[in-house]
Amino acid sequence: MAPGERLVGLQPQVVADLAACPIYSKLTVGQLERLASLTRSIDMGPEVVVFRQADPADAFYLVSDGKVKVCKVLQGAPPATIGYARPGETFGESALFTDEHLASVETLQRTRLCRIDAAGYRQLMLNEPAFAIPMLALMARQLWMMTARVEELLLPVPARLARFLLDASTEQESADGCRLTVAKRELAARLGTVPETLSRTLRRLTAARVISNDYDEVTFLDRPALQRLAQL
Amino acid sequence: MAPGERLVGLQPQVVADLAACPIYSKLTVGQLERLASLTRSIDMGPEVVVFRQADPADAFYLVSDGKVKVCKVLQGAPPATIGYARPGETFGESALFTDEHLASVETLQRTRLCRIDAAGYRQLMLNEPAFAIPMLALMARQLWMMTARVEELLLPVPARLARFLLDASTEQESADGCRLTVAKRELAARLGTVPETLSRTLRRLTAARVISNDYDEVTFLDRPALQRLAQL
DNA sequence: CGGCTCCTTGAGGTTAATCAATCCTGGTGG
DNA sequence: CCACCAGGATTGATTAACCTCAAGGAGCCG
Repeated sequence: MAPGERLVGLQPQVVADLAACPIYSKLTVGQLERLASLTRSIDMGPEVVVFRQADPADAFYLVSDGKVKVCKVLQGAPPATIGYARPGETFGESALFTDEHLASVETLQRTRLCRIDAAGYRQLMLNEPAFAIPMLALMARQLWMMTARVEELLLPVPARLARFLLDASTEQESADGCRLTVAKRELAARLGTVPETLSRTLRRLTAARVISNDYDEVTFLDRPALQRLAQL
Repeated sequence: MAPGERLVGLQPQVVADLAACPIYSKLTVGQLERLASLTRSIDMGPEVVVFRQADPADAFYLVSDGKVKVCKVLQGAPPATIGYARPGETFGESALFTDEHLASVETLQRTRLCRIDAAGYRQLMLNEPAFAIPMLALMARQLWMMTARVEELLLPVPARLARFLLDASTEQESADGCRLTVAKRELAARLGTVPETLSRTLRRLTAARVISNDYDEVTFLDRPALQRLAQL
């Protein structure tokens, strides 16, 4: 077992975690049990590697609690953060179609995962569309998010930051600000830039009275300006 | 019917097009017929808009022949080319899950498409996994390609160009070069840059004796150098 | 021969990365 | 309680990448 990993429970925890996940909320009890028999619940500490790019892929994962980072390593360059997975989302679905993971994943916090056997899941999908459809919906969503990422990377840094802040405020259900829940270093990577540039950009937005920024607390002083910047 | 569009045939053309598509090659005759009943074959000229971002989405498309470009429009910026779809690939699958298209699509050449009704396809997927699984495989592939795109956009322009050239040569099954099948203007957009920069970059690679470039013909003089540049 | 479009080339400006130094801040031990 | 240290975050100066604008070609019709 990987360092920092701990086996939590058997059926009860697993079934509860799966049932709590929106994409599996419509399964029958029988289906849930069949799925649970392929699943192990795993507890991991922060900054633990779940798997690495090119590792053999025989399972995919569902986040029950916590947050993980998906990134790709290139030679001669810092790892590129591709995305995150939060509770209810999956990662490593490439295991369903290839035998190698295509990216690396590590936890950002203490995280509980469901590890779902890929071969078994393929079998389930063949027999019961109820397993294939939610997967499809999930991948459509991910595809859409990646598309947004591509679009975003063609924009200048201030626009990317503005989009991130607006998204974060929506997600945190706060009308006029947001909290930065990741370290600035992480945020910079997520935005495809470096900490120095992030720092300066925050500073410029503050100087322009578009936001105010106190540690990890960002308040929107001029939301329209922020939206204009985001080119939404 | 949209300008430049022409209804081709009824069942025979449609069935032949669907059967020719790898993802549907394993369907039974009955399944193929059920799918065909949801499908219309459409012939389009070059540079015709198939649909626009935010158009109501009640169908997705499969490319039988030709090539289309998928792009997103942002205000105050040129349209961003997100990707292409070639024969055997689909686009507009977001129609299966949302009621608005999330990007715009236009043809690059004369193109024959299969237009597949989204609501009907959803119904098929619910009853027969044989329709859901190939869709899933296709979306996994697309997701993977988008991930590669994100990674790529974090690299400098020469690396992006090098990757494109190497990919193109693989695709064209040519060992030591490739032909540029799209206008330079299009290629620049696809690489996330402008024609001027593309022109200069090609020139620099030529000066460095890494490639030679005669109109749309590119020959690799130093493939290892190209791969080094691509950071593969 | 215009007129057209696309590509190329040049000059200049802007953006953002890099490098190096400094500043916090939170923890540690005297 | 306070000096000290280690880490990340900030700032400044410099450099490099790339975009923009403007001015030529080169091919391609009429």
